Amino acid sequence: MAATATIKHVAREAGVSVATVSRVMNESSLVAEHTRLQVLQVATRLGYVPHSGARSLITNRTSTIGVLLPDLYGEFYSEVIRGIDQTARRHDYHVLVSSSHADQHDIDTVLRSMRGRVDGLILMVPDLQVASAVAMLPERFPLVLVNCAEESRQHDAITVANFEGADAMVRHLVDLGHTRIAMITGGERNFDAAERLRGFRSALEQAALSMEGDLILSGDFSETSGFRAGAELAQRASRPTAVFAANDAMAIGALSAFREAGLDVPRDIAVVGFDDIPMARYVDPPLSSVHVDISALGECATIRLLEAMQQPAGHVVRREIMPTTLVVRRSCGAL
Amino acid sequence: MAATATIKHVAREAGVSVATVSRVMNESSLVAEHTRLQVLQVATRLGYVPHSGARSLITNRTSTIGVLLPDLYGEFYSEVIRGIDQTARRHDYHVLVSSSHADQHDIDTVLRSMRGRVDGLILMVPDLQVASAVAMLPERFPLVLVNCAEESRQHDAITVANFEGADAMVRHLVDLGHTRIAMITGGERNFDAAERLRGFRSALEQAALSMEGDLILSGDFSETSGFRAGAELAQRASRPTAVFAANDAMAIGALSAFREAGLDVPRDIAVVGFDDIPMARYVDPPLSSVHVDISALGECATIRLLEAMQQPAGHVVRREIMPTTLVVRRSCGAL
DNA sequence: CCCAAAAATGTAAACGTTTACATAACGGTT
DNA sequence: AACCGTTATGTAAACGTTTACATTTTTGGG
Repeated sequence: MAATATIKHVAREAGVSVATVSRVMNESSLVAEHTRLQVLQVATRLGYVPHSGARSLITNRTSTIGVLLPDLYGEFYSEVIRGIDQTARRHDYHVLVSSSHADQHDIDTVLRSMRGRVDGLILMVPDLQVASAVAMLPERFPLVLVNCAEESRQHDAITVANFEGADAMVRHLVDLGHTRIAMITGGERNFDAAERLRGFRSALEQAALSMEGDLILSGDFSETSGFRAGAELAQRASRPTAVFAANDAMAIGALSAFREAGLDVPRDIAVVGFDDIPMARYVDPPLSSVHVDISALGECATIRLLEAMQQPAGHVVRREIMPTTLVVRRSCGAL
Repeated sequence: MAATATIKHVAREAGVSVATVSRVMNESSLVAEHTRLQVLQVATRLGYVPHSGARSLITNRTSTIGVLLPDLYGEFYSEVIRGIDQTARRHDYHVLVSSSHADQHDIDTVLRSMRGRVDGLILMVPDLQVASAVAMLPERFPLVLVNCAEESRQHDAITVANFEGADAMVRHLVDLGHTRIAMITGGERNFDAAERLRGFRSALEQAALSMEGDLILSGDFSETSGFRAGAELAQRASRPTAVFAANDAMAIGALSAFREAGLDVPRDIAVVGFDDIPMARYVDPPLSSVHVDISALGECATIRLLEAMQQPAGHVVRREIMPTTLVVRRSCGAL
């Protein structure tokens, strides 16, 4: 906004020097109480707000954290942002977002343009190699990766317990007596997708169940891809008795396909998903899923980042995993 | 990020003055082609990025727009942000967001803290009086209100065609032969809610249908409030034959209530909603609704704002209305 | 009442840009 | 060859802060 009153105006009006005003605004302790009040009063009267640009020029800090979101949006990411924003504000930080990145080059551009505008970054780049994007950042730049495939362990990272959640969900299906369980996978190059597939495989292996190749159908996290996979399964001669979709959107797509094919869920076939999006409880039948506390994910990432920004030097890189919980509803036939 | 190379380094290295470097970075035309290339090469070699704080200090602009979101999140707002962000980036602007505001005081605080960090604002404050929030802004500050109750017409505003959409939806029910139509309203103090109710009333009046008071049930846009209203209707001796919910979430809640009560939708009772959230097509039966192009809403708001920022002086205040379209699915019994 | 230490305040440099103004280089006319 | 109008470049002030350092005021112990 068109800043109007400057620190000089306040200083003159209050009969003190600019240094004193600055000290008052920064809550320095070396200022007498009565002058403090006097300055504060003048400042509010004049509607004075420190110029953030000038401040950042000399302090080299911006009180802002940047957030990079992937191209695909939806309820998941809006919840994450919510968690980030609330936590950031609680610590007097602002949030600069940037969403929808088509490719690697896009990400590079955005990172460059954020340079100097943010004190730290939260990166959510599930599909792509995050390495090259990170390479262009200054050494030791405060950074937290959320749900990224990052092998090097050079950076702070937070991920969802994809493997454990998927494993638990599939075990539950096994416990219900299913032996032919299909999976609809997420995107090829997607980190979450790969982990959930790994969990699926592990649970089957544990149960000594065969893993026929044609029980793994590829999707891309969209409802339509779930629908396609469901339709394909419905028309098979020997159908599986249960389907684990790598996310809820695909599970819901599959539900529609089964309904159209005249199949009853869960009697003819059980369906389960992952994420526990709000929609899950309202579809028919209500969808069993793996619950993730999404806004806590954002909160956690922000706290990690703030920590890293406090001590840019001796910061210990850590990898954190958000636990998941099984939510059993009607679609899996347990109720 | 810890900015490292400054304009001076580039100037020295390239054997020119800082002014020349500045001109190159700002694409001024008064610089010879060969020096331009020379400077550009040095700049990229040194990884030079202009310090945005210093820039904003002297130009008094930040290349950033601020976005204020309401407390309640969900798919609607994440779509809006997406539209805003894409459009902003296309014009080389950044987006500073702030979500979840409990009360008036909260909003004031955030607006104050954004002061000087943004060149313009997009406000989405559906529940509250926006007037007092706006009052604290500098005169003529670039501003666009989205879905706000704003009577004064002092500011640019964009709203959804709530009235027309609701009217069309209810007319459609009338055309299908319904004479006893109930409505589940949104929050008391909510602008959208009020407009949709007005559309409902208008359509009934037009059709010369009576408007019995007990056919208007109050909700608050949440699924649970829709469920409650649905349950209440289901147990009545003389049920209405159709229900118009002020948004899809409540419509979906009502669907669940009717299913529990053993009613068949649409045979026993027709149900329709508003917003056409993605979930709408996946519930059973698929929900008829009023479609809004949400991301276009964000895009439109951003374009208006950028315009206003171009010419802070002679900008003509305007009110725009995003049209809606009727989406007929199975829940209203037309198919 | 004096003096040193502590507390409060002031002075001025520095941060990295942009830009008005001054200057220099360069053809092209006379 | 002197002059002019472009065109290209340089110089330096200004933007609004913070902060090291200098200076003044206050305090309290002798």
